[in-house]
Amino acid sequence: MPELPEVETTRRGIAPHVEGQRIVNVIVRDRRLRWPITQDFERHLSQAIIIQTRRRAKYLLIDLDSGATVMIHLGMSGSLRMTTANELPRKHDHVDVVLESGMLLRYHDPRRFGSMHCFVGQSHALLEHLGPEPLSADFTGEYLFQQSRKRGSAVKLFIMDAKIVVGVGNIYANEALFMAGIRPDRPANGISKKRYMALAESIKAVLANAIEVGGTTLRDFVGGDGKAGYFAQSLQVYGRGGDRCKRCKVTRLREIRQSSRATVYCTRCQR
DNA sequence: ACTGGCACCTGGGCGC
DNA sequence: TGCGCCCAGGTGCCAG
Repeated sequence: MPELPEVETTRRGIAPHVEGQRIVNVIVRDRRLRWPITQDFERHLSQAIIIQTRRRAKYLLIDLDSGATVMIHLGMSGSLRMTTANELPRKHDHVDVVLESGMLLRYHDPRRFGSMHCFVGQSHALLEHLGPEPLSADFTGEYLFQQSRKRGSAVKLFIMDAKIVVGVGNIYANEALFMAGIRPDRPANGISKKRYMALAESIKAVLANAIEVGGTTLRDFVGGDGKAGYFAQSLQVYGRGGDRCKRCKVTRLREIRQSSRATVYCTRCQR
């Protein structure tokens, strides 16, 4: 389940291998991603030179010298890694982007919730109306507080709303709320500015830490399995329902469901 | 404008 | 051992 840190780690992993490279071939084995890969995808990529990689929310963006941009989402189960044609494609290896160096970027996605697009120009409809990047200076407790005033929904759902802030998935939403000591089911508009300041800082800290950890555990994108690295990170609450809280060491973590997603929190430490 | 709920998909874990 | 059920979850989209 790639969250923002995994996408950023992936970007950093592939960047040195793809930037400056010419794309000499594109092999699409299965077009049935979340949105079918269109025929112009190969046409746009072929023979173009990769200028740079970027990330917006959980979208990985690859700018080409032709003015086009490749947009990749890893969905729930997607991964990207560098390899060579010597390694035969395995099940669910849907796309190869072959580079002049002989290396290739291989897209793997069993559930096919991910997507690959190519657009020409500045932006794409899917990138519009997105909230600020959580690690940017635009994202502050003040901002969260202002946005929350008319929101009666639970604070966890509020921070997972991409129109409010991008890149906060279920795992890190749970972790950030624990770190900030806020109950996930509290209405967003009933939380003070002071506590939103703590929450914004927690979101930044949790994501930044995961990127750092990912950077150390996922250094090898060549020949590695390309798997996400948050398992290496010690999660405080996610996946620990029924276990004792690591902070108070007394209360057993409570697990509930919010919009059919698992929410785990400590009834003593989170209010 | 805001909210809740659904669909998409496969692998893995579980109970029987 | 094997079968079948259920679940995980990002996010675009729809209905209320």
